Amino acid sequence: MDTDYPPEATPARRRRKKVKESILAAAEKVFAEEGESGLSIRRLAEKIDYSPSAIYKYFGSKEELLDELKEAFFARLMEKVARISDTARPFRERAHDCLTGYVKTAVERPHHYAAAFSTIPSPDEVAARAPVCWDSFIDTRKGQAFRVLVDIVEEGQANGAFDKAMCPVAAAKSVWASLHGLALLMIHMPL
Amino acid sequence: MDTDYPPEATPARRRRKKVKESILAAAEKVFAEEGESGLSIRRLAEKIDYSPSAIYKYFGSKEELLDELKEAFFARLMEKVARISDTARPFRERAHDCLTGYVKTAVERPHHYAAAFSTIPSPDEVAARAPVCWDSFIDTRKGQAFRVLVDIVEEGQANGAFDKAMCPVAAAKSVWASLHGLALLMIHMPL
DNA sequence: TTAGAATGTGAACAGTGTTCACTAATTGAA
DNA sequence: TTCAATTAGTGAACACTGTTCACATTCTAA
Repeated sequence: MDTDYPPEATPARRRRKKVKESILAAAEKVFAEEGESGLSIRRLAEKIDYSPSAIYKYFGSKEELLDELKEAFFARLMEKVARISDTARPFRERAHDCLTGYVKTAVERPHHYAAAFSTIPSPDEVAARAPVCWDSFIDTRKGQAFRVLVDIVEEGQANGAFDKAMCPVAAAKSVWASLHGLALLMIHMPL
Repeated sequence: MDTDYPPEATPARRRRKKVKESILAAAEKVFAEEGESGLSIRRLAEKIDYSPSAIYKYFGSKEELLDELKEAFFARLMEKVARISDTARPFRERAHDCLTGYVKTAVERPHHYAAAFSTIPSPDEVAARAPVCWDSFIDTRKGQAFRVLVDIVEEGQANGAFDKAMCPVAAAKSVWASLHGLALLMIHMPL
């Protein structure tokens, strides 16, 4: 009812897009400052001078809004890493900057970063995912983000920088685990 | 008003303790199944056949209750690791089991584990912690849990299993970062 | 110009955490 | 045992929350 419009850009569509973005921008700001607990529909509505019910013409629910917020952060995070990775510099330098950039972004927006990984898959989902496994995962936003890492590992193997014997996916998992752990370490501990 | 009683064990005290534990047990159950969002004071009250306001004779607020829940999980997690570490077996075996045990517990109770690291320190806290630094951190529950890891590293160094040149605290941080990353990796990704 | 759809609104519903005056029970001391 | 003081427990209320729905308005396409 509100997501599957034809992608043409009539004035009305542009207006609609603008309002939707203003909602997300307001949410983004509150979220960065106070986290999920400080974000209420009514407060959002007040900030953008609309009535609370108006927001439901743009988002099906608060959860949907939050999902879009997390998605956007995830996309930015990965776009940033991918951009660094596309630079024309020595591989080791680029790889180093990617990892550094990832952690830096995480630390700068701890609420977003933590929230992006806070939605725990329900037991049902876990049970259902065993057969589906990797192929369907790679189509997720999370999966595509992970793909960036696998690409870096594969390039490193082609370059001779990494051992060619190891599985790129497994290696990427190790890298990401360390990276993610490090990011949260920096958020939670002194120094 | 409700935490600093003398530790004697009169009948009333025992009864009080029992009720408090029943509240925590109910919370524990709901939390494990549905996470923080499914846990409401009223639902808890219904589950243990008390009025909602009764719960406030035992906990100052919902947040305080949740904190105790997370603390308890943290304590169990670390007690488990410490117990494994106290076994009279070869160092490498014990170290391996500690890490495995940690990750296993995290995966078994994903909601608890994620929640234990979901309270992001506010910018004020981050700013205030620079001077206080390590000495005060080690007094926290988190800090003491971390201490277990440092102990293992130090033992490994004494044993000659680890390089003596590296700083035990820094090494423990690396280990924990990987461990934590791995745990969340297993929660969020297939395989 | 006009029918139809898209936007925006205020009131209302059910749910939340929390407080407070109140009663009932339990305790410790005279 | 009796009696005052503390503690445990309650129900009603307050100020919030997300969400819905009938309604008015505005815009768009034919």
